[in-house]
Amino acid sequence: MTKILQDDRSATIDAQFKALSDGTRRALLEHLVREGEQSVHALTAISGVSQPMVSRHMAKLKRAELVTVRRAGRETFYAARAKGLAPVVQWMAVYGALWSQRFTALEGIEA
Amino acid sequence: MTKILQDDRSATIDAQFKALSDGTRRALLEHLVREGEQSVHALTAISGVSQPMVSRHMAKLKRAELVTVRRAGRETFYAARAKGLAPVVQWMAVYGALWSQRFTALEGIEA
DNA sequence: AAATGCCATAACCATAGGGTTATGAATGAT
DNA sequence: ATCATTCATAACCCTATGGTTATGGCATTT
Repeated sequence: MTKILQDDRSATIDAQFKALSDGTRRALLEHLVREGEQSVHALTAISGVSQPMVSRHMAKLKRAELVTVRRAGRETFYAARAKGLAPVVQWMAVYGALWSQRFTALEGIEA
Repeated sequence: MTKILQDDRSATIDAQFKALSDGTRRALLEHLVREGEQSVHALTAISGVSQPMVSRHMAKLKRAELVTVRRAGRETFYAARAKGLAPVVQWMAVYGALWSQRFTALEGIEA
């Protein structure tokens, strides 16, 4: 075994948090969520970065299982993946719960 | 103005996602959430990295407003900050909502 | 067949980032 | 006063990463 504290689930969580930690990548993902499936060409147009950079960002989002790919002729369409955020949401649920549980008594005190 | 798409809120979101994107940092934060306030010394003991590294990780978590600090003598105590995850949770709520809204019809199809 | 358009990969640069050891400033103990 | 403990910062190394331009492979158009 490699690292005890890094099973498959936390590996995915790690990949997802890392994928979401870049503003450009989040913007691309947000655009997919709002507008639906988009080609690399279209994403490049709204991203503010070069086409190769978009391709690399999308590759990273794909490795994090946050998007799906569909190739059609010379175009490549990316789409937000259903249930993609599940691992991160679950992490938030677990620690958010403990968190609020621990701080329930303080609710309202801190801004 | 600097960047249009990066207001104060998204700056915090950026810092939080970045802060959460490292496994060691998440482990430290998880420990604080589960066990409550801890000194740097105690955190170093369970972190698997050197004390200076712990200090730097905690500094980053603090900048992301995910922890609070309390100095007592020669010890420094860190604690998970109440409502710390709020910005990220809100982001998840917004995009998670659009997400599930978009995919409601597909529920159950994709694994 | 030739030209054009779309995309991924390679090569490269600069900076950020995780890790270390060394050091110094305070505080607490002897 | 001296010694020991706790922590933050500095200096350094190496890798990861965001960005670029250049290139080549396919698909579509002409």
